[in-house]
Amino acid sequence: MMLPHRTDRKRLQRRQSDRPTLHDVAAMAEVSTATVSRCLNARDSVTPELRARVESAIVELGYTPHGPARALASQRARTVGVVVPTLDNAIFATGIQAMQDRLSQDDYTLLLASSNYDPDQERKQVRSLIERGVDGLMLIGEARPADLYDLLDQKAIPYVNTWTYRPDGRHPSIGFDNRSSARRIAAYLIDMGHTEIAMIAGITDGNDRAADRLDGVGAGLAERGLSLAPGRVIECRYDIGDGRRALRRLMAASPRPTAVICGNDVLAFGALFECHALGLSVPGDVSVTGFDDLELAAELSPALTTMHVPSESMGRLAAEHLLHRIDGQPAPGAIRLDVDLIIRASTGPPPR
Amino acid sequence: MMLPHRTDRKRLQRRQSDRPTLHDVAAMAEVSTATVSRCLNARDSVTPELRARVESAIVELGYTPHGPARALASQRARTVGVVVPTLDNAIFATGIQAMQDRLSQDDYTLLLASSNYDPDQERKQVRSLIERGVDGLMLIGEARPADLYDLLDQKAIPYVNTWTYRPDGRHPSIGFDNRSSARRIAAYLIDMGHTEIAMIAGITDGNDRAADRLDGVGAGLAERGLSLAPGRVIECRYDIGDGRRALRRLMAASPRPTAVICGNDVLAFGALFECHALGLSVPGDVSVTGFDDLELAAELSPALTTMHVPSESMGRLAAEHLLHRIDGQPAPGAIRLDVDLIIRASTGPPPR
DNA sequence: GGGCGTCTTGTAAACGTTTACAGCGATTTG
DNA sequence: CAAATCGCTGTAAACGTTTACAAGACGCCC
Repeated sequence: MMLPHRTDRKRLQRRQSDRPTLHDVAAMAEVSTATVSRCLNARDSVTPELRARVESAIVELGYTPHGPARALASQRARTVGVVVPTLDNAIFATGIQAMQDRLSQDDYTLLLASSNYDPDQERKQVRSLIERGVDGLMLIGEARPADLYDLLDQKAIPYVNTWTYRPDGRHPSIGFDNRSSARRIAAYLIDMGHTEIAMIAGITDGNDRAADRLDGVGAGLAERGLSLAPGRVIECRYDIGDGRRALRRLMAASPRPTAVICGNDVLAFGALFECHALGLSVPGDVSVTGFDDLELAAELSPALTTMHVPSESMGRLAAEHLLHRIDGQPAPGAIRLDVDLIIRASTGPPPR
Repeated sequence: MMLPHRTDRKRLQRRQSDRPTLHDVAAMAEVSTATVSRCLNARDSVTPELRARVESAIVELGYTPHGPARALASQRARTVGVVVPTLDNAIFATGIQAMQDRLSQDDYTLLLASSNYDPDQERKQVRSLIERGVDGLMLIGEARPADLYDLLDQKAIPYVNTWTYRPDGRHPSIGFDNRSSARRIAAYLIDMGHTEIAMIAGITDGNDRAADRLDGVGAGLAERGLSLAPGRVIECRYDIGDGRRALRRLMAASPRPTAVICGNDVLAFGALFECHALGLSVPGDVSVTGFDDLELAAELSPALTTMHVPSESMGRLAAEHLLHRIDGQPAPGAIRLDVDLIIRASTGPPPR
């Protein structure tokens, strides 16, 4: 019925082990490659009878579509990339999982890379993901070198910043307001009577979330006529040991703070452990707060007062945002999600 | 000097926003596409003078290679995939980071997906990664449906199992012996005088690591004439709440166990917290052990006695294994790495 | 000085898909 | 009943690279 194509003849000469291709499927089902392709992509534009033939050929040959070839021909990889600062922190895991779940509904795949909180690595990872042909990109936070944004714009790749909310910025964002959340924590402590307040912040350089949280605490204090003295702020990386060391330094000062606001839960865990080691009672001698609401926060004793962040919604909404943009729709405005202050046992009135 | 190709003419008609291609670079540098390609891939086979022309054209145009096209033409994506059971557990993060670091030295990219401990999802993720054209695959553990291995074999994709050591298996593995490690923990507790030993294990169904650890504890006890009574084993998922519930159930029995071996650190954390909630002293009333040695294990009080696993080496070696295999070298034998029993404060002699 | 490697470059054919376009019955419409 | 429309299918040209092969330049040896 159909004469062999030139390519069919060639195919016969190829090594046995080679993956079957669309041509092989088409040959076996006795249809054209276009029809097979349509079965794969737009199922309902093919007669049921042909479709059945094609599908059984696919099964029989164990055919798997070749992604790069599809991506090349269709100029779309059905893939979105995510670059997170770290994989260590379980907090990103929830959001990524939610995003992956949402994407897979539309047959998209999630590609994940991590930057170690290093702008150079982030640029490298983004560049690499773009080269792999991702159709969209989710990033964490907003602060990054302008040239990275330029790259994204030049390649016209839809992207969205998460874990931050910037209604004014030039970049789409889906997240929460780190600054006002932090202010809320400060206000809560002040309302409980604290006046000697310190903060253990993440490194603010190149990290707008850490910077916003620090700034928010400062603003919260200022509103009530207090201020964050320089010696009362320690910036450090995000691990438990750093939190411990920071707390020890803060407690060496006099007068001692009666409340320590931590930039995230991991730092707060460190602070809590160090209080224990120093024989300080929490919240009797000092109140401690976190940020993120990791699973562990509720389990420690005392359980940690912290800010619950909507990581699942962020992941899901980021996925939908990108899917829409890839579909050609314009970027909607920034989306602001709510956070909840979860009051547990690590905070209380200051000692008298 | 060179007449415009047909494709060059066409290129002129294209939209401005389109990414520059190899043709554009070649045209600007006044060389052939082959030369540009060689500059990208085999730098030293091109005259320095031409290379300079090409490189400046690349910079000027902001050219980025198109990964899918490269992958299609070269039949190699310079990408390896990893499917982890979960992103929640920081323990995989270290290994993945190490792997990514090693891969990037060879200009390979790591693609990460997670399966939620679900064989179906794992199959889906593996299939998806294969479709994306990964050159190799790292998997966690060995237990998975035969058809998944068949798929891998059929597509001739190099893969390596990690977090497990199977010298006898038909699959390459890089990891440690879960069974003998667990036996070591049991032996340690028995040597300290414990006879009433219980275990909180992970779900063993479809998880050879959890099964090996459970089996190893059983073997360790049997060697000393003890045994793990059915009521003394609880299988549960891997989160803190599960660990807490399991410990409570174990402690409701009589006689109460004097030592509880946990299948991993997260379960041990739960056990520790629940002991605290129940007013049980650790290790006074009951000893608790973990497995993995997460950062937190050393920080809790009491600090957790646990098995330190070589996650960084596993990641790095898995990367090298795959790189070699992709390079055409045959699969070497299984690699066995050492684990260390880290004795901390959560274990001691049984109460009298 | 002619023959012969060696080294560099260009030409053009893959790589495995998607998709615009054309063709062709079958169905609807006037 | 002819014309127009519609739905399905096949043909073949992309998509942006890599790479086998050929061609040319150059140096070397005898």
